[in-house]
Order: sequence, then structure tokens, then C-alpha cells
Amino acid sequence: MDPKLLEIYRCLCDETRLRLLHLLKQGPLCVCHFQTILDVPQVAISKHLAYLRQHGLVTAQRHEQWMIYRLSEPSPRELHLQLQCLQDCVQAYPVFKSDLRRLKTLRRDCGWVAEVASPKNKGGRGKRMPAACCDK
Amino acid sequence: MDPKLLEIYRCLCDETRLRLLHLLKQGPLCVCHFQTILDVPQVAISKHLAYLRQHGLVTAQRHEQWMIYRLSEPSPRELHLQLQCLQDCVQAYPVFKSDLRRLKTLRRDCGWVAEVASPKNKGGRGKRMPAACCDK
DNA sequence: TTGACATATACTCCATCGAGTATATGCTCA
DNA sequence: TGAGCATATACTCGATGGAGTATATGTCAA
Repeated sequence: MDPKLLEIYRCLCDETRLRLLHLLKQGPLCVCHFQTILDVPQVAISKHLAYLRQHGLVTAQRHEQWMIYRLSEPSPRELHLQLQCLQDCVQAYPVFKSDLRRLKTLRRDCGWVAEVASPKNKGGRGKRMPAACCDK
Repeated sequence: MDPKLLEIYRCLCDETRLRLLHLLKQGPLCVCHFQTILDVPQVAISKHLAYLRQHGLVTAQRHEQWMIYRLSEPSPRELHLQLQCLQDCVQAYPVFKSDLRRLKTLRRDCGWVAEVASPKNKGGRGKRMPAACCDK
């Protein structure tokens, strides 16, 4: 059996990874933002992101000192369906809601996040990330 | 975090369990039919069904010497969504197609399966299961 | 070039999982 | 009551997963 679907499910059966994917569904993010939002030790975030990367769900790209993670594009059909379903399921769980709330705050306060998340406004693309990212 | 969603994902990250759930989505089945369809050792089927039962995805009911498994009713929202999504994802995988094919054969040959699966035709409900179920 | 920061990797420990084998339980029928 | 069938449980073993700690790597800026 094509391992894809199983791989996806294995990626989805950890709370931290669910939260990471849920956030990534809103747009690319760097590790330090995940740390801020999830309030989980750096090493855990990093390892879970590595896991997701090894299984092809996300890709990473260095930008100066920061690693930017985003969902794989183009996403295979199963992944797309699963992430949509996750999105629907997650409504009832407070953690995900508060993650979203924190993400919005970050977007407001950190020019960079807002910009990468919705790349329509390209003014200053890649130039607005402050020294410690968003003055974290 | 309410463990429900994670529990569901953990149940979904094994191929045998995916196949079991996929079949149960079509209607109740007894263990011997799972064996016939999946061609997997009895003990494996039994243990995976126990796993699904422990996590509330399926229920079991004895009928004479046979154990009839069915999806939990009413299914919680997440489970419903997930099983629907599984259904969609699974289209591309030959295993699941051939499982369905075998299920249809069983329904044709085994009065009992056909009857339990679509309980509209109630004639002889519970009486038509032959000695060794469907003469397997 | 040194120090600070962001992130990744290596290593250990413990829990869980899945497969296999053997055996137990529950039911039916002769 | 004993045999046979359907199913479940106990036990072992090896693989994988997740947490924590320590350390390495890559980048920037002074």
C-alpha cells in the first residue's frame, strides 16, 4: 500500500504536530513563532517539525537566521483533504482557538508574519523582519 | 485537550484498522468476515478490533458464537468527519477497493451479511445465519 | 573573531505499538 | 459432557515514538 495516507495519519497523531499543522494552514511561520504560540520547548518544536518534514508534509527554507516552515506545495490530494478535515474537527478544541488568537496577535505586532502570511502586500518583502524577528 | 481527536487519529494510523473501519462504514460485520476479506490472522483482527473498541470507535455485540462489530452510534462529530474523509482519501488505494469487492461477494453469498448490512429487508432477521456463518 | 541568537542533532530513558505464539473463554451441537 | 468452532487474552520481542538534556551548526553583528 502506498504509504502516503498512513504517513499522514501518523503525523496527525500527536497534539503538538496537530497544532503546528493547524497553524501552518494559515500560512508560513518560523520556529520562534511556533515557540511563542505553542509555549512548548524549542527542541520539541524542532523535532516535530523535522518529523513532518521527513514525511513530506512541510518544507523548510532558511531566511537569515530563521527557518521558515510551510505546508508542502502542491499538497497531495490526501493531505489536502486531511488538513481540511482537521480544520473542521478542530473547531471544538480550545487549544487551537487560542493558538489562532496568538497567531493574530503576532501578525499584528510582527510585520514579517503578516507579510509572509498574506503575500499580496509585497511592499518590502523580506526586509521587514526585525532583528529578533518580531522583537520577541 | 479533549483526547477524542487524538484517539481517533491514533486509531487511524494502522493499515489493518483503516481497512476494518472502511468496511464497517458499509455496515456491521462479524470477525470471521473480516478474516475472509482482509486475509489477516485472526489474532491480529481481534486485537485491532479490541483497540478500536477501547477507544470508542466501534461497539461489539455477541450473536450466538459470533461477535458483531459496528461503528459506534451516535458517532461523535469528529469521528463522523474523519470517517467521511477516510472514505474520500481511500479511493486511490487498491486494497480498499478489493476489500469492497470481497465484501460484495460475501453479501451475495451470505444471507446474513446482506441482511445485517441493509436491515430494511427484515424477513428472517437473525435467523438466516448458517451454521458456519456463510458456509465459509 | 568572538559572542549571541536561532535552530538542529545526538543520546538516553521510558511508554506504546504491532506481530507472533500459545492458551483461554464462550457458545453450540451431537 | 465433550468436541469443535469463533473469538479474546496473555505473554514475549523488536520497532517506533516522545520527552529531556546536552551539544552542534549556521548566521549575524560588534
